Amino acid sequence: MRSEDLAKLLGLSRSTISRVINNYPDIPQATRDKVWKAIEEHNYAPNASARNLAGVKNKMIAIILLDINDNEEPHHVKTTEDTIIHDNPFFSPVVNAVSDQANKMDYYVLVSIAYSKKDLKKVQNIFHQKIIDGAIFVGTQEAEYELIFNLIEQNHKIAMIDTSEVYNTDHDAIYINADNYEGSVKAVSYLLELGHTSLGIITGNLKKLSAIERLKGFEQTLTQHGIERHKDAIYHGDFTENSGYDGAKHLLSGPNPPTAIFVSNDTMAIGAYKAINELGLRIPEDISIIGFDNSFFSPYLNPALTTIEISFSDIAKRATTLLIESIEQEQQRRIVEKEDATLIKRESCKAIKSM
Amino acid sequence: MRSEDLAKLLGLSRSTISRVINNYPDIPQATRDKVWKAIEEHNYAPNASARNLAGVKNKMIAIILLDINDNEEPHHVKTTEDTIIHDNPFFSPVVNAVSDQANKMDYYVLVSIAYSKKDLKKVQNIFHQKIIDGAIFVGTQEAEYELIFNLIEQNHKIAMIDTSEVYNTDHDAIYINADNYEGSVKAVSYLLELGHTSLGIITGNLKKLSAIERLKGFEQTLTQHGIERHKDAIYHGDFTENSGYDGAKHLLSGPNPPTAIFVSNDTMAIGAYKAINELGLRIPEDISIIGFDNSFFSPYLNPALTTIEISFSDIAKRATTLLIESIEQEQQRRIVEKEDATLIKRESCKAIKSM
DNA sequence: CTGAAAGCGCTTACAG
DNA sequence: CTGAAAGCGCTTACAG
Repeated sequence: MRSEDLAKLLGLSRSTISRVINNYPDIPQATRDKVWKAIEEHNYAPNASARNLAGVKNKMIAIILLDINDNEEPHHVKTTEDTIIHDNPFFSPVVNAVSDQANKMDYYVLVSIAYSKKDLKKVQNIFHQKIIDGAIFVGTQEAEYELIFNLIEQNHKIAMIDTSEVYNTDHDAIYINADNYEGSVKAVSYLLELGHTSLGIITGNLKKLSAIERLKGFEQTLTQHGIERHKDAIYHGDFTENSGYDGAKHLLSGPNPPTAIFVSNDTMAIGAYKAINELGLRIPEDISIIGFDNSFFSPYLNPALTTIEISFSDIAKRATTLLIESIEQEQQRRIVEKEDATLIKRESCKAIKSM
Repeated sequence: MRSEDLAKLLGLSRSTISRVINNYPDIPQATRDKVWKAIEEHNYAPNASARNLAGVKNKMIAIILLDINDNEEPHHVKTTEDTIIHDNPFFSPVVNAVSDQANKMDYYVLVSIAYSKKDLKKVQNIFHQKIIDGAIFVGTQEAEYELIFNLIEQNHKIAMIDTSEVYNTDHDAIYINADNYEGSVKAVSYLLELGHTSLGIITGNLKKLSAIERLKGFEQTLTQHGIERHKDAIYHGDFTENSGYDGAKHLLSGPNPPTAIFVSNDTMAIGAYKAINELGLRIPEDISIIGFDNSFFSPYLNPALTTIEISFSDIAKRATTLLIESIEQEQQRRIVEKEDATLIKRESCKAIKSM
């Protein structure tokens, strides 16, 4: 059914049908009602391509998940190709939240996952073909910046999630990230509140901004509280389970074993749990552990892991809102925001007698 | 940049540009090369809406996740609105696999999550507006069948995942599900191989086909092996953690406690673990536990849960392939398939001395 | 208030 | 082999 058909049926012109659909003023209520009724009855919906070609916005955004393998070790555990994204703890909440928010703002969502540089061309095409009005990039790495900056120059609207180190670019865009520093401060403060004064940290891969900021939060909080640290209270991990295992073994076998360890992500906490088990120690009786990320598995660890939650939902929601605003205002906004990180108390931390 | 611009640049007509893009025969290689070179250089890509309006297929499918609350208790744990889909163990693998497979077949993927009946209208619109060529529905319930059947009658191409009880409809469609019966047979057979002869089962909600088939597999396998069962070896659960807890308590406090329990999903296994802990029993030394689903948390339980894996990836991939084939052949296929369920051996089952 | 007509950017018979 | 032209189904100035 085309608008022409509907028009004939009602003895009107396509113009009028179009006007009521697009909510033009100066149409008598009676006509309006008649048209809407016929639309409902005949399940008419204007052809999206025709509308689009005639100048109406598509109202479609893309969420583009970048998971392109260069030589870097991945942040999250990966096994077969199938599970790459599945194992990525933010895939589900991000896609879900973007979809949800876009839906509320009356936009459609295209999902595109790029595994290879070849896929990047397809991503580019989505823009050039005018399929979408804008996109949210997730997990961008340096190799992809050029593409993105080109897109911005071509006046496409862009938001980025979980993308670091580009704040100082001269390309306006929306950058939404978690507040890693603040989350780290919360973790350490909590440990201090519980009475711990001997703290260790297993860091993430210090090439990543998130790892750096988490370490910075740890160090500065201790300094602020006048707590001295042993040099060997810092173990340089890399966000993997294995390095968590090694880190815990190392920290707990030293001369001054800490009473609490801040593990820079939950994946490493799994390794730390194993190591601690093997050492015959108990969590939290002998050693308190706090993680970071509130990964999906953290409530199921034994004991349930106390950790810092980063709400990827909130981040995704915020990025979506700002992106769509940029689209509607036809002006790319420049926004750099960090979203709150929250302490999630579970069972892996214990108060210590203050002596 | 429009095809007209490119044509002028090259001293050709739009027709020729179009012909090389659409791979028409009878074009000299020289022309072809020249055009492609210019396309690359100028980042030209044909406007998708214009193409579509001119009759070329969109090459876009939708994945429609139905999570509409009627009065039914949900299969999976749900908390706040944000986490509804996030907690759904198949969201991520399904979206990922559909996207991946569609990408390989050169299709785009629209994601749509419907929480309410109101959202269903939007779903309908995606079809009527001709935005997509077909769709995969996930988790359809009875209330949505009418909509789907209407769509099929209107000649839209449809596949369904995780949708039961509609096999005997007269509407052709693609139905892809897990083989619950076979998975159950594998679970029980494994337990028998380990030497267990006294088995208990905690069933799922027996209104659901999956629960029924899992129970049927349990019963028939035992019968085939000539193993008698006590009536009280069957506990009627409902797929929730609590019912797993109650079930384990019930089965293990009876007069003839089993040496192994087949728990009809992993969520209930969490409850069973708790109960067993409280009873002072150890897994697997005192009691073997096998789950179903291979939910994301099952490797992290302590001990890691042996379970039956349903590959939502495979299911999604298969559905995507068949859907796109239906689209390209312009004929809705009728296909009913069950995908393999696989035993995942971990640490919650132990061999028993044969006396 | 409303219709006739141009135009959006392609594709594809139709000619040549 | 290739161009001119019709047509896809809308929207929106332009008239009236």
